[in-house]
Amino acid sequence: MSCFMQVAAPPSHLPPNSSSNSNHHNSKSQYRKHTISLLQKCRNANQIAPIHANVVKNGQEHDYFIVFELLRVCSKCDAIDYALKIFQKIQDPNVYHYTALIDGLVLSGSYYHGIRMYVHMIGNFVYPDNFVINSVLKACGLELDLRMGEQIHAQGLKLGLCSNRQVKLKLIELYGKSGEFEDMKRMFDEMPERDVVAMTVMMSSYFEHELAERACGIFDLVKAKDTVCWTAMIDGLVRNGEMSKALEYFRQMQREGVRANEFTIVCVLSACAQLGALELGKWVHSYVEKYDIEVNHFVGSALINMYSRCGSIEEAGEVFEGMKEREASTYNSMIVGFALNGKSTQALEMFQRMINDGTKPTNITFVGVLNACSHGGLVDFGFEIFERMQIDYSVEPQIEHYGCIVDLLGRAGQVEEAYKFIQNMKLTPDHIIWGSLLSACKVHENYVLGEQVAKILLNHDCSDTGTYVLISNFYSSCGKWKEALLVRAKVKESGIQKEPGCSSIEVGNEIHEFLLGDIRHPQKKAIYRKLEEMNQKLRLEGYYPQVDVVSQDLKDQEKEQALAIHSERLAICYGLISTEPRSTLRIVKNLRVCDDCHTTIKLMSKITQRKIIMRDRNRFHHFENGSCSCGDYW
DNA sequence: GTCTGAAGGG
Repeated sequence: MSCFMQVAAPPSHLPPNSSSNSNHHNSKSQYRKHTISLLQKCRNANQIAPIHANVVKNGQEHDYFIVFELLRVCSKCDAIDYALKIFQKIQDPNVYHYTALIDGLVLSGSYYHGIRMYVHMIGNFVYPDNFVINSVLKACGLELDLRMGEQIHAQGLKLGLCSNRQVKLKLIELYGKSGEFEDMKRMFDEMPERDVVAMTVMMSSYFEHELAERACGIFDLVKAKDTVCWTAMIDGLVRNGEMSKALEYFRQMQREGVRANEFTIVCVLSACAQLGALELGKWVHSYVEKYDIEVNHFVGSALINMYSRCGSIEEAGEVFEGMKEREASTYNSMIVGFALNGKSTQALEMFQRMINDGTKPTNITFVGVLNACSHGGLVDFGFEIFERMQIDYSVEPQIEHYGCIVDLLGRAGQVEEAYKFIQNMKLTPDHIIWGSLLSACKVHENYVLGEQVAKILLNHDCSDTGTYVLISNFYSSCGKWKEALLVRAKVKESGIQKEPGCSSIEVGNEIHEFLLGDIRHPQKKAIYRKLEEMNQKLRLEGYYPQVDVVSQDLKDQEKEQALAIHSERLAICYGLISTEPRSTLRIVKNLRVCDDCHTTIKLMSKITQRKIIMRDRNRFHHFENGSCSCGDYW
């Protein structure tokens, strides 16, 4: 990298001042002015080519100012290929051209190429300025290329290009993203004033490194918190799994009179979606309408996602239909939403609509479509999609797609075929794939293959507690209590914490959370009374607990008790006593629902004449009048 | 003739 330290003196890259004729000069400068103003108005890539053609026709394709504007507008419209073509024709690109190109590369996510372009520029003895340093540091930060960033920092210092505020901000971002917090703070302290922007960058860096407390510390120090600062805070909390806290901050933001924008809304909706907070989500939706927040594809997808993850797929559909512009992500949200809610036919119809509308499907599209096939028992069609995905749409199957196929076969009872499929996969199967097969073995009672898979999983260095629970439950279901206990012991020994089962229900804009046998709720007495009443009614319906799902070594009566206080039942009982009769109950559970609870909730929906919509870790269960939308396979 | 921090989905 020695070339970095030896930058040639600034060459003159000024456009040739060839014309001595002032009339000619004037018309040329007017043409330039006119063209640049046209280019600046471009909103999308197809508007560029005609202007470019006109420039060529007028023999001005070597005008440095026009070419610079062309590059900028290409970058802005994410037409990076076009920008590269133009760039290649520039005889002696100057620092402006390099900057515009690097910006475009960064915008299109090609950070590495942005950095290479800078190196190329230095190699061609083009003298850097603080603009290009700014752009390339952005690329280094996003690429997490700390070493290159440090070198450019050193070079910038030598050339006196780092005192600029924008450059300082990029250095803060670079060091922050790389986790070099000492350097980050040093850069911040060098800034003349403590501005919001720099502090926002630092907050985000701390959140990215899961240092929520430090981020909060910075946030508290910001005097005039603006929309972006609040949004970064809310976003950081959501990413750190603190949904309720994120929503609390959103309320606080409102109280302090700071208006939310599209970014904020997307973050808040994500929190609502993860919590299953439908009422709050609806309130956010009305906020969007009230304050005329543009339903761009981010906001649209976030709304669709929120409604579908709250089990309200109809409202998701209404948002979709109301959108003016739809991108692949819009269709994806809808397809995934239908699949999640067990609406296979609608998911496939939406896929067809996406194709008819000329939207190119993505890898996520196929995850949704394949899930829908799996749920609908459409084995042959699923395989057809899996083939077409590669041939017609050149989407290479990822591990998730393979997982869908294993699920598809397993659910249809073709367990041996699923095993063969895994053996012939192009990718190395992960614990999710094997787990999916083990689930199928359990449901279809193929204990011989199941044991083989369980052994593979136990040797498969995976620290996922869900997998261990699955293995243990598999052993219990085929009566191998000793093995089941051994697996549990192994988990204990390894010190992996099992995520405690937690169910929540939204009542009156508030989320109520319940753990197993939880007694923290203020209305616990009424809740347990309701639970007892339900248990009696369940017995009258001829219900007997399936004690085998509780694989701890307990006596039967104890097992029965352990089952009866599973968190989802507490949440449902609370819903029963705190909402209108016959209204729908919406429960969100962080883990998968157990067999016994599933059976029980089916009966409860019948006894209480309530629709109970429950989202578990993977999918929705719409319980109604004694049956469930999942068809008893999950 | 250029440079503002935050962004969805499995």
